[in-house]
Amino acid sequence: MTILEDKRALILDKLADHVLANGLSASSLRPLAKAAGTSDRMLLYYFADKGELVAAVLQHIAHRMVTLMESAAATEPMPYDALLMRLSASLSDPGFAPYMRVFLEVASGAANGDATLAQIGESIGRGFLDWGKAQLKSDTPDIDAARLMVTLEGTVFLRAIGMSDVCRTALGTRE
Amino acid sequence: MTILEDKRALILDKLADHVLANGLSASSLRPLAKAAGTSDRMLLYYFADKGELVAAVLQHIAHRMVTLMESAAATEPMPYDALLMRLSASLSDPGFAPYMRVFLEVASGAANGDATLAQIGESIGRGFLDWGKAQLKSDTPDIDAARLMVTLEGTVFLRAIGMSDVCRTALGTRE
DNA sequence: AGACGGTTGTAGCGCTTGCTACACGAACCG
DNA sequence: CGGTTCGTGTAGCAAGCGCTACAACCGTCT
Repeated sequence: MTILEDKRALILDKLADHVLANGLSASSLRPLAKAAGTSDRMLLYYFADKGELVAAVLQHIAHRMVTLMESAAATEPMPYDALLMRLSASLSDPGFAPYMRVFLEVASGAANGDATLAQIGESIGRGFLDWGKAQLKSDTPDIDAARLMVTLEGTVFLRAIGMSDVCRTALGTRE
Repeated sequence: MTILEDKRALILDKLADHVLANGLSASSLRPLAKAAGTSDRMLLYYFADKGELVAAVLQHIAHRMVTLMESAAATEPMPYDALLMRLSASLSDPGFAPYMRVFLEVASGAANGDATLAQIGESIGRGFLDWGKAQLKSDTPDIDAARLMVTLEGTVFLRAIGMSDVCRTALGTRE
């Protein structure tokens, strides 16, 4: 059984690459299998069904994102405005953008009633929020972290539909 | 030709209902046809192909949303904070929420490279932005409208993944 | 009455989807 | 050495996808 888990972990990395590069909607079993250098038959040998596979891949992606964020953490907390600017720039970084694309897709799926995606999306979101709070130097860290999160996800949304200019206008000032 | 366009307009309403209720991903030709009381064959008689159909339905939905927003417009402009509260409440209104769900799905599709969705998403977004600007009483309407939009879309995103509490914290809403 | 063009149903194409039945070599255990 | 289980390839299933060929209907015009 543990051997099976090892094999899973091995291919999860390649699966995650494929999902990050091509999105969740382009991730049916056969393309995924190809990307992992195996067959759809084997994918369903490692994982009970597609749902479990997708959940595992997203969890893996979330874990990777946390690692990425930790390596991008500032050495010490900074005030809201500075952190907002810093993160807003990071989110459009080519290394980070794929995660936001998938995150957006997860949110969309969750909004359409997929309970698994909703749960995974929330756990990713909470992680993000906590991480932001730890980066913040503030008298009201909870409020500021929440604001940070709302603003950042808003820019992810708007950038997706080609309204980056609006994001720039919005971030130029702060209430 | 015009007769054909009339028929299109007639079924577009039912198609829009279906998309708003079930999402874009659950809108393949046969379910759509059923919802419109016709056949997939006929759908492709009215529209050149599925892309054109989807574009038409989304445009129709956008138009409906504009109407809805206009009927929800305040009698006179109000300051940023008041408008933000008002709109934030509207967006989770059951009459309005489906539009946001579809909007989120459009953004996700756009982020994954669908040019048609990107274009439609942007036109909806710009309409929304302009509408917000007209509702605002502000010395810097462009900036405030942009901030309003970023914040509101951020809450749409977060609410989709079950983080409404964070939205509330960010907006300073009680209860 | 007959021809005709716009409209519609039937049936099916080729493809992708998630998933599975079956067979066969390898490896391990008695 | 024989039997059993594990791992994997081949092949295929039923359902769904967008889309289309074909034939039949219908009202209109001559």
